Amino acid sequence: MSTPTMLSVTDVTACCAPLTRETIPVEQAIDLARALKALADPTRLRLISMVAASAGEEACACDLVEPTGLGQPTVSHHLKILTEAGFLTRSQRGTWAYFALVPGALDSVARLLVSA
Amino acid sequence: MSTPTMLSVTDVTACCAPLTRETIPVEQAIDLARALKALADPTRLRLISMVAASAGEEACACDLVEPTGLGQPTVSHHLKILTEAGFLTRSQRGTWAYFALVPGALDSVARLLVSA
DNA sequence: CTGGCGTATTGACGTTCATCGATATAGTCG
DNA sequence: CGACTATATCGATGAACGTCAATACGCCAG
Repeated sequence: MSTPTMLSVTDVTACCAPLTRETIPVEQAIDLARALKALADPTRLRLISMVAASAGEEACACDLVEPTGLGQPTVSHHLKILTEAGFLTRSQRGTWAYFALVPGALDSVARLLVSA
Repeated sequence: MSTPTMLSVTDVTACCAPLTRETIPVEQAIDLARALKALADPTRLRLISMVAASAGEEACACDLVEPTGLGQPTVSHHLKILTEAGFLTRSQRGTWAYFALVPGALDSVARLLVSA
């Protein structure tokens, strides 16, 4: 990938006004669109959901492949996208990789969509 | 388009549990992803924002082209996507087309992302 | 050190998407 | 009716995306 940058949700949510208050500037629109694009895939939504539903909001990658019905490289790819977008964290424990929800990341995006 | 179906946000938000409570079923993931995909574009986010910031939460298409810096067909295309996704309504008044926010549409999506 | 397993990366392929230019449709005014 | 304007549709093009098979990497057991 050309930009291994941590774009992360926190950039979007750091300062900014909700979508429906005033016309948002182009740059903020790009950031928010990037976060939403990371979420806008059925497999990735299910991965987030599965991680969230796991004990301690943490799940081993090995347990996430089979339920999706997709190949292991594909799941690894989706997990990478979600991690780089700031929705998941990755922690390696021995051979296994554990993914956990970033607290408040989803809420931050949701807050930008809501009017109040 | 092959599917002129009204998929609309209401389908997603009708019944369903938030993303982080339990593993969401595949079908619901597809619907939510479709709604998010409609939002996951900088131009479309700005269009929504511009409509929301307008008087009466309604804006003429003629006023939405220039601020985006894009061509008129492109803007028309984005407005169609947002309308078919259930975020905007279109009302023709004479030669002009006015677009308005669907009340609660954005909130419905936001509510699915949030944990509480 | 060697073999095996879990995970990530690479390269390729087909699909979807955003954008444009050209054109078609529809409504208004003279 | 005929010219003009606003909007939508069509066709094409280049980029981005999701998926897979093959492969590389990293860790552990023996």
